[in-house]
Amino acid sequence: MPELPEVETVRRGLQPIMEGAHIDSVELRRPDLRFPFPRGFAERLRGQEIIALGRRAKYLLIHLETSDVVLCHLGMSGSFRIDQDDEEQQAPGAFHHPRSKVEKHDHAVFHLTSGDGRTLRVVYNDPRRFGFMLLHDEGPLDSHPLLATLGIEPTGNALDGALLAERLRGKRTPLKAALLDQRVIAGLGNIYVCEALWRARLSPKRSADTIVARRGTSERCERLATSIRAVIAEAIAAGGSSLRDYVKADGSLGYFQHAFKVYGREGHACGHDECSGTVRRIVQGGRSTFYCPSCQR
DNA sequence: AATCTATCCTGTTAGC
DNA sequence: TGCTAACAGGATAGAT
Repeated sequence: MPELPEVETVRRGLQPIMEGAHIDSVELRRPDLRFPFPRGFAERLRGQEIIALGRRAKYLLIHLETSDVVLCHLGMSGSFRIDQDDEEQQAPGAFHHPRSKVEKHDHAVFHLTSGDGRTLRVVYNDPRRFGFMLLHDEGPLDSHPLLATLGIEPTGNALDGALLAERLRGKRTPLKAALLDQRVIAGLGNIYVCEALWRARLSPKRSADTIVARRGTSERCERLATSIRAVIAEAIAAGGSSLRDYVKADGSLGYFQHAFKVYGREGHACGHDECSGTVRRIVQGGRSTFYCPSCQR
């Protein structure tokens, strides 16, 4: 369930302690997540400094001093938590041993020494194990198979009506499915697609190319591009949405879930002015779609 | 080439 | 009370 806003929130939470930190060791508590950990993964990371923490679509990118990059995907239920040694354990002369607070579904532990000399652990927990970690160690990062085909980021101003029109032209798949396709726009998932379509008052069932005009952009494309950018920006500002498994790196919760207008709100009134419709749930491609049949056309 | 479907996984909840 | 079934769903491989 972590979509772009949640991954960005995780990135921002981990950045202050991970950037500039030294990797003392990596502990893998099982051989695989969704995919096996790469051969020699832990050994390759040990001793390296973390240069930067980045993000592309729903991928968290850990840039290391050797130009290696760890590609990390949280799947549906992945989360990171920071285990820090407390004051007492840090006191000079105090007997010190790393806390071994292992919780269920903790699969990988990064033992770090941060820039200011404190030791800490960044723990990856993932009950459903849909997440994965891979290592990019050769060639340009953009050429990695998982990143090469990704579409445009919905953050910033690059995503406009014209670009959206270009991307959707000729696509006869339902608009909902087209927006979930990471090759079109990178980082949207079920929640934010539903919310963006509601804001744009566009039906998820409509064939994607029907919002494209002959010349390209259209009023509908403009509305949709604006809606996508807005919902993503607002969700990031709220620290993402905490539903089911997702928690921020510091253990606190995002609060954008309270701003949902349609997602998970079947039977509730549509929140649009002058619309008396009711939110409905339908299934598209085996996934739930929430929308208002009255005003989303 | 585009589009659809099955698959992976486990915790939670709804239904009988 | 205890069991089973449905559901959450991102990305890929394979089928159509």
